Amino acid sequence: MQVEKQYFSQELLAWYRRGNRDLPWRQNKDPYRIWVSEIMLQQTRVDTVIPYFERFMANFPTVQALAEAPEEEVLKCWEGLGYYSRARNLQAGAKMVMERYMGIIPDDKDAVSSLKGVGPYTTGAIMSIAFNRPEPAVDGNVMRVLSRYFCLEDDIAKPSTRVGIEKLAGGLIPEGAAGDFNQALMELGALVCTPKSPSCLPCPVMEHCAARMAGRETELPIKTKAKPPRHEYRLAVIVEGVAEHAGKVLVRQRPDTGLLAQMWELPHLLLEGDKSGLFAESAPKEQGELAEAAIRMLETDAGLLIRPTGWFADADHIFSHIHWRMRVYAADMGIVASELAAESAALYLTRGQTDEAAAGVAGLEDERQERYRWIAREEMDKLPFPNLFLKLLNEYWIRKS
DNA sequence: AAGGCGGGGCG
DNA sequence: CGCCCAGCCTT
Repeated sequence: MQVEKQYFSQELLAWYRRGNRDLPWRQNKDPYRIWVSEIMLQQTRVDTVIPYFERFMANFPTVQALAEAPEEEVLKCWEGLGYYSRARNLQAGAKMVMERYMGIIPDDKDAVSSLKGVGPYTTGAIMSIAFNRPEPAVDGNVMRVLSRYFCLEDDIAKPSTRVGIEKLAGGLIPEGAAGDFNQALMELGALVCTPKSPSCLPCPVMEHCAARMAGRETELPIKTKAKPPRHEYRLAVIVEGVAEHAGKVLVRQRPDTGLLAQMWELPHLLLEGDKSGLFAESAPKEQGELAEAAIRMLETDAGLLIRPTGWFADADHIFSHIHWRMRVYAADMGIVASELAAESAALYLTRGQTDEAAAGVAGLEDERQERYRWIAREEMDKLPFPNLFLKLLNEYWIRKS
């Protein structure tokens, strides 16, 4: 086993040093750049990260710049990248580095590990890549590569397996080459020892790969399947403004915690029970009920009386744990011209057009921490939206023009 | 140990 | 379509 380990470490390191990808965060060893890149790379592919990394570093080139930036700007820079708590944690970490270490990321494992959003993998990555400390950095790539090379049959979905592989990986780090070796391990996983069909022939360590020798390289690693996401049926509305809000659309900000925290979105509501029938085909009666539900939501939450004008789109969006099926209605503020009672029209005039309603929900209980705002197309550039709503809004404005 | 937490790309 | 991706946090 010692022979196989030494062979693995030497050959893999040599392979990496013969040539590796020219990635933006490999330009230098600035710990801040390494830190930002590693947070972005959590559960996210290299090709996806590259443009985000460039833009982020241009906007927030130093720990201090990030620490002092408005949170909404940081989120906006993260828009579309997903797992938005990473952005908030990163900024919280930057503030901590400013306060405790005068803006200098310390060459100290425990200090790095204590930063928000920095777990075992990222700690090892920062310590090894930025400071060349011999700490393992075990991610999905490393678990896959080592599971195959050593023919390990432990379920890599179990936390205990990662701990074991960390011990193994730590023992493989060549003297004085922690940063290069850890990156080599991940580079091999990304380019050669890929999940589906590994390219064993060009692999620098194929000769002693246990899984390969057993013909089991496609069976490993073993990983229990994730549970399928649960379905949620949601009804959203695109409300067009009138008068001073003409040409604008109503949006709202999500609560400070939980799914898509603090991101902006179209107003929508969760439909209780199984509404799959309603989404399947047109059912006039139920469609009317849905429209009423939308009206009630915005009257209660935003003090606005809207008039749904028709179907806009159906959209599916799959998160890791929830599958949203969304029906989107268009709506306007055409109450006055509608057949609704005069007192409703009066309510619309007194509440629907006040500044309070435009700015938010002042005067109403704000238990959901939801804030409403009318925005023009250009104003989308300032507010962070998750991709699913970004697509719907862009589609709306394309059709409008 | 299990579940919450995005979004995209690939076979 | 399913599966995976340079994971972490809370419970």
